[in-house]
Amino acid sequence: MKSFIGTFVNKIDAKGRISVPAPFRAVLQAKNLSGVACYPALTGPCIEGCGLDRIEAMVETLPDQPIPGIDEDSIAHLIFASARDLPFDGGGRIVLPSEFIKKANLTGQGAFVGKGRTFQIWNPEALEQAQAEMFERAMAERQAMIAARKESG
Amino acid sequence: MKSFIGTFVNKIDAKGRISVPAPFRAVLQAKNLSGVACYPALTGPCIEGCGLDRIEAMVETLPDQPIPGIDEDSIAHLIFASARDLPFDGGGRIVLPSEFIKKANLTGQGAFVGKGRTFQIWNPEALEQAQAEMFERAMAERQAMIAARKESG
DNA sequence: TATCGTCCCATTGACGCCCATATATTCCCA
DNA sequence: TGGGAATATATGGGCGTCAATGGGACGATA
Repeated sequence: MKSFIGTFVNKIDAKGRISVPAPFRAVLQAKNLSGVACYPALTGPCIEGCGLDRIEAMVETLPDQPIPGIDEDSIAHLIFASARDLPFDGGGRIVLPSEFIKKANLTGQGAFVGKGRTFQIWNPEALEQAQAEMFERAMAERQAMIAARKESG
Repeated sequence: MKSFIGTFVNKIDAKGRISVPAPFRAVLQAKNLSGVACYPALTGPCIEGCGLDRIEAMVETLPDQPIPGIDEDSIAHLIFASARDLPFDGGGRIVLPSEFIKKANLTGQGAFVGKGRTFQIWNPEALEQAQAEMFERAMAERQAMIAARKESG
C-alpha cells in the first residue's frame, strides 16, 4: 500500500484553493477516492489529512449503540465534528474552509507533510520551527540516554 | 456507507425552518430518504438526528412493551414517543417543532454536528462550550494513559 | 374568518466546474 | 547525446449552477 511521503509546499490562492501534491493524489486515487478528508490536528497548529475511507473505518470501529449512552463521546466524535470531505477540482486542488486556514495560520502557502498513513498541512514557517524544536528535543533525549548508560554501565 | 461528518451552522427563520446541510442530505438521499428522524438527545441540550431507517431498526430490536426493570427499554420507548419524522421542503429544509427548539435552546441559528451514523443539532454557543469540555476531558484521559504506559513499560 | 401549516417561487451569494497559462519533466527521435 | 515535442503539474481566472434563505399563496382546521 502506498503511503504519504515527503514535503511539498504549494500556494493558496484568494479562493482558499491549494493543489494537493500529485504523489499524495496518487495515493488517494489508488483507493478510488476523489477527495481528501481533513480535520484540525489535536496536537498542533496544523490540519490532518487522510482518505475518507480512514474516517469511515473509524465510524465502523465505534460501538453502534442504538441507545446513546454517556460514554459515547470520545476523541473520535471530536474528529467527526470537525472533519470535512474536500473533493478535488479538475486540477487536483481542494478548497480549504476558513476554519482550517485560521487553525493552521495559513497565509499564502501550505506545506503538505507526509506522515505515512496520513499527512499534515502546515504553515511553512511554523513547520520549520516545530521541526527544529522536535530535533532539539530528540537530541536532548539522546544525550540523556547516553549519560544514563555511562552511569549505569 | 457514507457518514455524517463535519459541522455546519445554518439559520433558523421565523417559521422554525432550517436548511439541512447538503452533505447530510446526500447521506440520507443515498438511502432514498426524503426526510430526517429527530428526537431530543438524552445526553445534552441538543437534538439527535438520523435516518428514519435507524429508528425502525431500533423498533425491530425491542419488545412491544417496555420490560419493567430494563432501563434501555424504557429509554427506547421514550425516544419513540418524542421522535418526529421531519420531511424536507423543496429547498431541503425541515421545520423544527417548538419542543425541539426549546430543548436545545435554539435561537436564530442551529449547528449540525456530524457524529458518524447520526448527527446532532446544537445551539452554536452551547456546542462550543460542550466541545471545549469534551476536549479537556479527552486530553486528561490521554495524559493519564501516557503516564500509565510509562510506569508499566 | 382567522390561524396554522405546507407548498411553491424568487433572490443572492457561494461554490463547483471548466478553460487557460506557465513551468517542469519525460520521452522520443534525429 | 542533444533538441524538441508531448505530457503532467501547478496556478490563475471566469462562469454557471446549486445551496441557503426569505417571502408569499394556497388549503385545512378550528
